[in-house]
Amino acid sequence: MDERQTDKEDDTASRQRPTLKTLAFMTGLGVTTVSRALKDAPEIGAETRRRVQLVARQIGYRPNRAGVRLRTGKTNVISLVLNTEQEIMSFVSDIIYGVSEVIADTPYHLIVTPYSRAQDPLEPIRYLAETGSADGVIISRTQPNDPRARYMLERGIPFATHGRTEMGLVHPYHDFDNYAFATEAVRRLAGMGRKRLALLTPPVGLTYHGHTVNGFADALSEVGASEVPFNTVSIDHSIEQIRMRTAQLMRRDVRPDGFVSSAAAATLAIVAGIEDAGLKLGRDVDVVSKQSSELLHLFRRELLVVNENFRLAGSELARAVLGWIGGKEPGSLQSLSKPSEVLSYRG
Amino acid sequence: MDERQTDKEDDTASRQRPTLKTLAFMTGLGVTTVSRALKDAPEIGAETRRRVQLVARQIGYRPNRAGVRLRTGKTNVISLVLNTEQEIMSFVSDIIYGVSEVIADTPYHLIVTPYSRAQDPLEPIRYLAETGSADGVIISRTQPNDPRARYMLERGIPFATHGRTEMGLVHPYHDFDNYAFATEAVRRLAGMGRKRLALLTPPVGLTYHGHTVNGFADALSEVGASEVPFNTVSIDHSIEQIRMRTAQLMRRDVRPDGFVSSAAAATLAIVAGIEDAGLKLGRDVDVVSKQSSELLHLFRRELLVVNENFRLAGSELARAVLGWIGGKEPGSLQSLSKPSEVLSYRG
DNA sequence: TTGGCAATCTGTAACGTTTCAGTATATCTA
DNA sequence: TAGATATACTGAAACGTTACAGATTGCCAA
Repeated sequence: MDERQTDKEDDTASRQRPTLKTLAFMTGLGVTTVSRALKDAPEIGAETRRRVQLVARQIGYRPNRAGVRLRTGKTNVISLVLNTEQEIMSFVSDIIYGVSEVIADTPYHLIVTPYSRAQDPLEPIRYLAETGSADGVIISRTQPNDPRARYMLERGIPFATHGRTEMGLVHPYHDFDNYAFATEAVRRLAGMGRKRLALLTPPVGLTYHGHTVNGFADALSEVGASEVPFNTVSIDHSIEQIRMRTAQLMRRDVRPDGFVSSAAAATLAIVAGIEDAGLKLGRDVDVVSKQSSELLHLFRRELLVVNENFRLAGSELARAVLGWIGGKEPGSLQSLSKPSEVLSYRG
Repeated sequence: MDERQTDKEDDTASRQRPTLKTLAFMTGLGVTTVSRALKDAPEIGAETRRRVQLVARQIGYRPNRAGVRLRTGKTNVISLVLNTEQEIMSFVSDIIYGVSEVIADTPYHLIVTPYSRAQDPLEPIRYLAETGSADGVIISRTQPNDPRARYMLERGIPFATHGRTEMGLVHPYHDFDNYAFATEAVRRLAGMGRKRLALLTPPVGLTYHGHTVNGFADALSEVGASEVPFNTVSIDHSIEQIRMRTAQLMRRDVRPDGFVSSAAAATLAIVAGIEDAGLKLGRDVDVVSKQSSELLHLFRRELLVVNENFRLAGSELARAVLGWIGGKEPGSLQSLSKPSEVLSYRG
């Protein structure tokens, strides 16, 4: 039966994926020792440690995730929670790529947890919490009073939000400074002599809606321009809706001579609406737009753009969750990304 | 110590996540029985079965993924393998959403496995295989002779490819009929009197490059038009590259009067190049382009477009892998999506 | 010499699940 | 009535890992 034992070990070593047992057999040590040696535990002799690690590297040992997870509860998973029904979703791939970059040389996997508009946004978070399927969570479409953030804070689940909250609770986030974007945009338009400005806002209810609106308002009074209300639509509305509302607006007596738009796709619709009304971009009206991929200048040279880097956002968010998981202070894991200059491509 | 046992069970039942043991305790049955009852095993009495399932539902029992995975090797994970350095990546989110839709009411999770252009594309696949971290894999950027498909076929890993291979090996795939797209595009341009056509191809080396080129060539001879070679760039090149090459091309004596473009972002560059050369879209030249989000008509009304639905692709791919995992014949899990009409928005 | 202590190493149990090889009971068959 | 058989259930073991509680050895102080 010693024979059988050896056979079994041999078998294990030969074709199957190596486990701690394989390593133990090869080194002649116990599994416990091997386990500790691999994680540089101090009570293992220096030479043994090196020997085990060498063999492990040689045979390409990789810890079995299920084993670790079952024993320790650590999943080595970061979950990115996404709404699958957003009109504007081009930025999603950028975020994913940004996150990927950061977790590439960690043991973490990225899982995408979707939810539809119809569902309670809390539902996927509850699922993650109850099944313990992630060590950390990234959420977007953050609200000033965000039940998801509150929920995870209560249960001690590390997370990072794309966008800030306003609950007086501290947690990691990454945000783009939309207040600054709006003020810069207004200043630029004012600098070009534009006086009556309209704002196409982010979705009402999200925190950055407020930031954008405030920046817009503050800058308006700063430069002495006036607002033409345009709050029947937001960037969450369909292209057709925005286009139609813009055209309606531009046919009014008191029409804006400047637009600030919070999303690139929406800007296409605004421009289309402007032209539907028989007006000309750059002559009758100017538009400053945020964009994530640098394509808007190809659309109309007259467009003024500010770049928002979502890949960066993804990286920062990943770094933030990993930092929290790794024990850093949540308060130290907050970052705000300043907008670029307002860029012009004309002439 | 019976006391302690009971206490422990009580404790387990009260706050912690319920396990089979919890259910066993609550129903007064053994764990084995509970396990089998939950999967409708025939050797469990009908009433017991119902009773167990009722209790399980009541207390919200969910099998522990790590436990299942450790014991059975089943991960309940689908991995989407993505190149993170693609110029054109807008479609990624659509694919993800498509996949999500399908796996939403299955126990599967979607993990995104990235790789960079620099790496061997086989590397992430090897990782998945060696660590056994997924039950099924979805790959894109498929090549006629695809080492990744071959590799997975050899190891019996279920997968689906976005795009076909040409290795004489059968496996699930979903593809857009780019041959049909190219022929329809050429026919349309010919119908408008265009005679000298240029093709902006998909990346050389990918299977659908061949399909597109063939469709283009076949239709050219069918309608008696000629090709203006434009093979110094592909849709994988940067916007600036494509724009520059297009402008160069349009300044030649023999310049195309029609373009077929395989990607929306590239089309923006083509149009920019055309206009750089002082020519006018719709008058001097017409362009037929594929697009995934319906925005191109806002860019230039004169553009002719064909829609490719990447969300559908994602769904089909997910269905295909799940089908294979579920034991269906790989050959029965292949689908080809026909292009829409060539759509026009002028007038 | 003896007891103590530090330095290394080890076996066992447990995480939650499924599979294997049963056991107990009731129900037939001869 | 004895034995076979079907029905309904069960305990133990295993997947790979880590934590806990030792075990062994050598060395030093008393």
